[in-house]
Amino acid sequence: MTAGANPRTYDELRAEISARHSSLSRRLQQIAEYALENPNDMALETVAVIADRAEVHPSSLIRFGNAFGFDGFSDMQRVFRSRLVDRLPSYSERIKTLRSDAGDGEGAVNALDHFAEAGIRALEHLREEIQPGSLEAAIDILAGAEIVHVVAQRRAFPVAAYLAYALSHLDCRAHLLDSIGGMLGEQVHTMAPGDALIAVSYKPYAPETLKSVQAAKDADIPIIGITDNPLSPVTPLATVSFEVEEAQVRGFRSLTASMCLAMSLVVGLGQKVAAEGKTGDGAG
Amino acid sequence: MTAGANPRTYDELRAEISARHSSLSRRLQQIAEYALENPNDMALETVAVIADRAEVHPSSLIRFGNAFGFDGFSDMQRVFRSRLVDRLPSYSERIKTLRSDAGDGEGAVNALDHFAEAGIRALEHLREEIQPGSLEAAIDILAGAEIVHVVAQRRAFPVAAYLAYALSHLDCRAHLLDSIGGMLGEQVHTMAPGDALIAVSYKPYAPETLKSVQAAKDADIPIIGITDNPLSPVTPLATVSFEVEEAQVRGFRSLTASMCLAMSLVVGLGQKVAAEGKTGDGAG
DNA sequence: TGCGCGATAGAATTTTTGTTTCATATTGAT
DNA sequence: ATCAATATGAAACAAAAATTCTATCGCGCA
Repeated sequence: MTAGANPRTYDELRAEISARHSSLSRRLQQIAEYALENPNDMALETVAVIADRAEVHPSSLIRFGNAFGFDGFSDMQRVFRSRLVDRLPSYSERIKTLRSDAGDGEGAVNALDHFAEAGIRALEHLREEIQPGSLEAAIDILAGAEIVHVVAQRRAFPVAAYLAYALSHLDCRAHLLDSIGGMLGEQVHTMAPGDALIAVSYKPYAPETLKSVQAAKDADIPIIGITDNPLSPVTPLATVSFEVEEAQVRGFRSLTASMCLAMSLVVGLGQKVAAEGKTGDGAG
Repeated sequence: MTAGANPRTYDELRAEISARHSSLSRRLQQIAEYALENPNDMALETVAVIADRAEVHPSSLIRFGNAFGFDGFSDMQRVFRSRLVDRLPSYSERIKTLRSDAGDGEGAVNALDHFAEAGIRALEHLREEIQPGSLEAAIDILAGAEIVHVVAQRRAFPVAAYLAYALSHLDCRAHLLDSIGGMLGEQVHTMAPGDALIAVSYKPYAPETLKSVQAAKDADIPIIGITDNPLSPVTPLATVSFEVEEAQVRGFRSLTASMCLAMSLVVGLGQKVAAEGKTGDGAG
């Protein structure tokens, strides 16, 4: 009634609540205080619940919304909800935006710009999504392993190559299952109890990689999976699994995030080994 | 009904959805995929809206919840909502930790944060520093080559592996000089007039790589160099050379920028080939 | 002290939402 | 090919929700 359409951001709303706080009626002030202190409640709970917690009458909440130009409480609640969602920006949507404004002006430079941009976003996303616990768990596995086998095919192979190279520069005995001479099956058989396997696989998941993972699973060897999707066939088999969402430009998927994760594993392991060496714990 | 009380965390639920995905019915699989890709929707939208977006029937959503031991959809939705609320503080805290200093608190997470941060900076730098002309020139070389040989050793090898893989997915015949069986010398001899060479080399520059570059130079084969320094021995020998400044964390150099450049070369070449195919110019 | 205005709370209303039920379609096995 | 078991979809149902309406209360002003 009072005001027209009022689609605002959380920060704007917050500012206006603060500014007008003193000129509000007592009940509305009470609500204002509660809202600023409990934005999560405002976003997720129902009018009844919030009214109860803020010790006001439900209708007051509707009036509160109206006072700030909203159509009702639900209308205002959308703003509080946007706060929760905007903090975790939808990665896929940003990538989509990126792809849409791909004016094919200068072919190569454009591609570089896009890959750089996409890579940056992929890294930001990676940092937000990876669970610290998984990293620790994976590093524990690596630290406790006799030999670390690394398997990947095709597009994922560079990641495995890097891992094998970098791991071998630590205390860690690394073995790259490179399928050379078509002997992947034989290489797989070198896995023994006490070892660990890192498997990197993206869609379309290479059957050879999956077979290696299955073999490790059968032999009770811990598996660290790096893949592109929670629904990847690697995930259910892996002891610890990372789902890395890679950026894509013109149908070419990048490896930026995966490489970054791989490096983090290596450096994390290095730190752990160094720390344990200092404290005299020479496990592994 | 089936299962008892099921108060779970988002990560647990996510893991179980992944694990049981393959054994679900088709509609439920469809929902599983949507749920993992759009956890925000699952947290905030109503059954009707989600059903519409996921293109399933509302009842299926309730069935989906039941299948995972929840009392109904709302019961499951609480778990998705917890993700929005729980995740917020941890993220800001990690950023704070990162900015404040490199305290070795959480070894692995810290490493990831730093690599992501460093990778982002490296990509920004790459985008600014690379000269468009060099990219065009390099792509021209690739487009005109009969066979593209790719050579790299040790740390640089993953880049070469990626290049060989990606190039072979275009019209381009790629040959990875992988030094297998110690036959790098023999592999080098397969280079013939009309071919091109991409050499990737970082400090300390592998002698084998340099020898390959020199051989190409002697045979008047155009060379694209990817290296880490204008003073690298690769630069003076190369027809076109890119100096990529890689980020470094705890002594480990990343490959982020190099990989990004490699991808850009490939995609740029792909665009050029596609464009020329359209205009009927078959310069080969 | 009486009058009028605005704010509040409670009840009623109406809309929305999740859930259940039942019929139909589909799948797999005999 | 037929039947049983299961999965799916449409609609009805019930619960819960937000919102509106109205009576009451408190406060300022004449």
